[in-house]
Amino acid sequence: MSLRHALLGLLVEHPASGYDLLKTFSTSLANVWPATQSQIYGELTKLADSGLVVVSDQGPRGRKEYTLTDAGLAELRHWLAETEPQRSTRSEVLLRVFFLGVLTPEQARGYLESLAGHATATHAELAALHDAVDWDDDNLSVYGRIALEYGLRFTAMQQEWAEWARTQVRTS
Amino acid sequence: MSLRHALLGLLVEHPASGYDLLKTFSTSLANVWPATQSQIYGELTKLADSGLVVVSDQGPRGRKEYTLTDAGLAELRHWLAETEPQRSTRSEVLLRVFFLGVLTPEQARGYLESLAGHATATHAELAALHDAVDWDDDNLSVYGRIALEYGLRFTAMQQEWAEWARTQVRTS
DNA sequence: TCTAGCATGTAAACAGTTACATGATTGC
DNA sequence: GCAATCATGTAACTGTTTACATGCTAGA
Repeated sequence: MSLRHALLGLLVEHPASGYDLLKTFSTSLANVWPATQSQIYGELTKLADSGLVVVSDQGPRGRKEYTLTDAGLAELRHWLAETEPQRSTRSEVLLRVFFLGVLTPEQARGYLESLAGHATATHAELAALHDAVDWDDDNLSVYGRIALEYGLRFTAMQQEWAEWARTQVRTS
Repeated sequence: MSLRHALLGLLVEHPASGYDLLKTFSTSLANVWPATQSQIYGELTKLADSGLVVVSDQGPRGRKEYTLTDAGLAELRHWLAETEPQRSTRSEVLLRVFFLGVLTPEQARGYLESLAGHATATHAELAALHDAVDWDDDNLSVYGRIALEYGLRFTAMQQEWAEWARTQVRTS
């Protein structure tokens, strides 16, 4: 139940509405844990039902602002410190690689080139983001920078791998 | 619908039963696309209903052997060549990094050290696998080796990143 | 006034996990 | 005979996606 904990984690910083959290997901958190509008609103309702967050304010247009409770913070700490992360991930990109043999070598190389291109583009975006943000030494900055560095290293690795892989496919 | 295509992809090589495919998933494919027994049996039934595979043989103990049809191969090729892979993946490991600030620096470093350890161990397993297999130059070998190389590079990157990240967390 | 963006909610479908349930066959 | 493993299936639940549905408010 990671979405639940992602929401609790975001509410540590400051209270926020479903809409606010949706924005955060679609920008910063989308890379590690995509979530849809339906999912976020639904999960917030459940979180409030179980007392991990409370509706602390109501604004115009039916806006509900959620605040983390002590129980919510305790649950977040419990999740982080006392449960094991699920380490395995699904990669459709890599799954396809296994089956490239059913395509022509040209098509297979095309696929790998396209992967390299996407990796390069994403790397550039992350590098721009890295330059744009002014990194303080607060928690958010420290761990945000660590996560971003992961992205930079990951996309660099992907690009190099895809370029190498292309050379491994026999030429027609 | 990647599971569907993963099954079609495996059936390209040779006919297999649900049980055979389950073994393949739990060994080789589990790293890129984990699947449970329930899911595989259910999906094979649907695949047979839609004519992408056929039950080509029945063995002892109710064993059903599935064979890829022309329609199935066409569908696999279509998926590979004419649809875009979903590039984003969920990473609970990385999601947690964003929230390490709610733990003590000691706990945060502990988490990162544990990630480095797991990455090292997985890297070693993959390296052993790489040495154990004798790589031919057929399609399976070429693309299997490419996928394995991805795993090696990925786990190496993760380990280096986690070790670097640990140094970024202020000491108590 | 009208458009863009704020703001929430629900329903249906699909994908994935866990647990239960059953039984046959092979080899010791 | 018995244990291990082969072999399949179903039910309930959880998580995720897509689509529909509604309405308010601030600013040009």
